[in-house]
Amino acid sequence: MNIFEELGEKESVFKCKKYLDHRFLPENLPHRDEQIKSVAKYWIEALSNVTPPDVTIYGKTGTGKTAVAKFARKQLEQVARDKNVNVRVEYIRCTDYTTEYQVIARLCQQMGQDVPYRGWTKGEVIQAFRNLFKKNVFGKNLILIIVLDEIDILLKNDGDGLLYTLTRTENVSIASISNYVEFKQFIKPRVKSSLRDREIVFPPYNAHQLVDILNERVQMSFKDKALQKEVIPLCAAMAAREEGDARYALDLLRTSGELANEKGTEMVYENYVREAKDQIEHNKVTDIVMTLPSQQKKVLESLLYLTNRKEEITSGRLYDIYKEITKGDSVSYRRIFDFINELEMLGLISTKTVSRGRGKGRTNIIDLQCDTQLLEDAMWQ
DNA sequence: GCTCCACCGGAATAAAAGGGAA
DNA sequence: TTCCCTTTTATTCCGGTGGAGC
Repeated sequence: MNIFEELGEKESVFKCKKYLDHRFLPENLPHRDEQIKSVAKYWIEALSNVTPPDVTIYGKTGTGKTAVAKFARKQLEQVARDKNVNVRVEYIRCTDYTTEYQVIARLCQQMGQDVPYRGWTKGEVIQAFRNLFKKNVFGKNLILIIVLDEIDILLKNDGDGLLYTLTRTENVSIASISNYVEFKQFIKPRVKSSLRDREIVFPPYNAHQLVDILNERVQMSFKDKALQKEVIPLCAAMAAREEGDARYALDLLRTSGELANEKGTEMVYENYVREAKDQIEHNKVTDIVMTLPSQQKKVLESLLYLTNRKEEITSGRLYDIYKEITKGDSVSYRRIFDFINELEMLGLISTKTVSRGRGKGRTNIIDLQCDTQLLEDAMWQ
């Protein structure tokens, strides 16, 4: 028998798993009416052929920022079509396109203008982008709203050149989405002043709200009576502790369901959720470690060595160990400084700079933020 | 040969708080 | 006790190099 058919015949608690994917955009977004209205309030101007103000959306991961932006986009495009108004909303995730050049090139591509990844100067690409408005390719008076998701990544990596360019392009409105409120520190005053900026803050979901969200998804994705009644509240409570992260709540639910399938039970039990939590954590660490460049792995290895010896980890000591481990094939402290920052961004470590006064200077105290056993497993896999 | 850009490191500057002079 | 100095390292600034796409 065909292996796929065989597996396909296995009993499943799921009706359709795709609704548990955080990228799935549902018909309505519970507890985000206010935020949707806020976005719509600004974007509605596009329907009268006025460039809407720029919008900045803040909020922690899993608070529905991307979903709301996409939702508003869908609705706006619908109305624009009906009213025959020339509005386009383009979505760019800045983790995929990390420089000004790449974003603008991508925008051109999404709008049907072919642009090479390299070879052209930045100026040429920007010109090509601006020409899209002139050449009447999209008819007259095109209003373009550009959603820049996770813009903090791009700003940190490439500076504010992109915003400078876009704010100086007519008929373009920017909607930036950021996890961090402080991301504006990367924007220079001359650019800040031309951002006609409106801010919308997304609060974390509380446990009750998460229950509502999960309930809605469960109806679509799980078979009837496939969940023990404690499962949803537990997922919600656990995710609420993780700063109200709806994405995490959905992950917990899906992974719990998968565990039920693996074990061949017809129902998802409460303790599967706890098991799912461990598995998610495990996968996260493994994924991160596997994709880490080799030099960064060496840093992590040094970190692990020092943690196991229960030594206090200062940046200087870490660099010493790192040099020992790499035996000559090492990079400068300057680089390690960047690596430490990146590992912190990934949530694997935490740092705290302390000053020890005269004659002892400053240092960074570094702490491993994940289970050492878990990390070791991931490292030697 | 041109451009972008990831990776790299040297040099300048900033920061914190204990030491010590007043 | 107050306040400035000193020390050491964190952090920033900036420019160089080489691979890759065109």
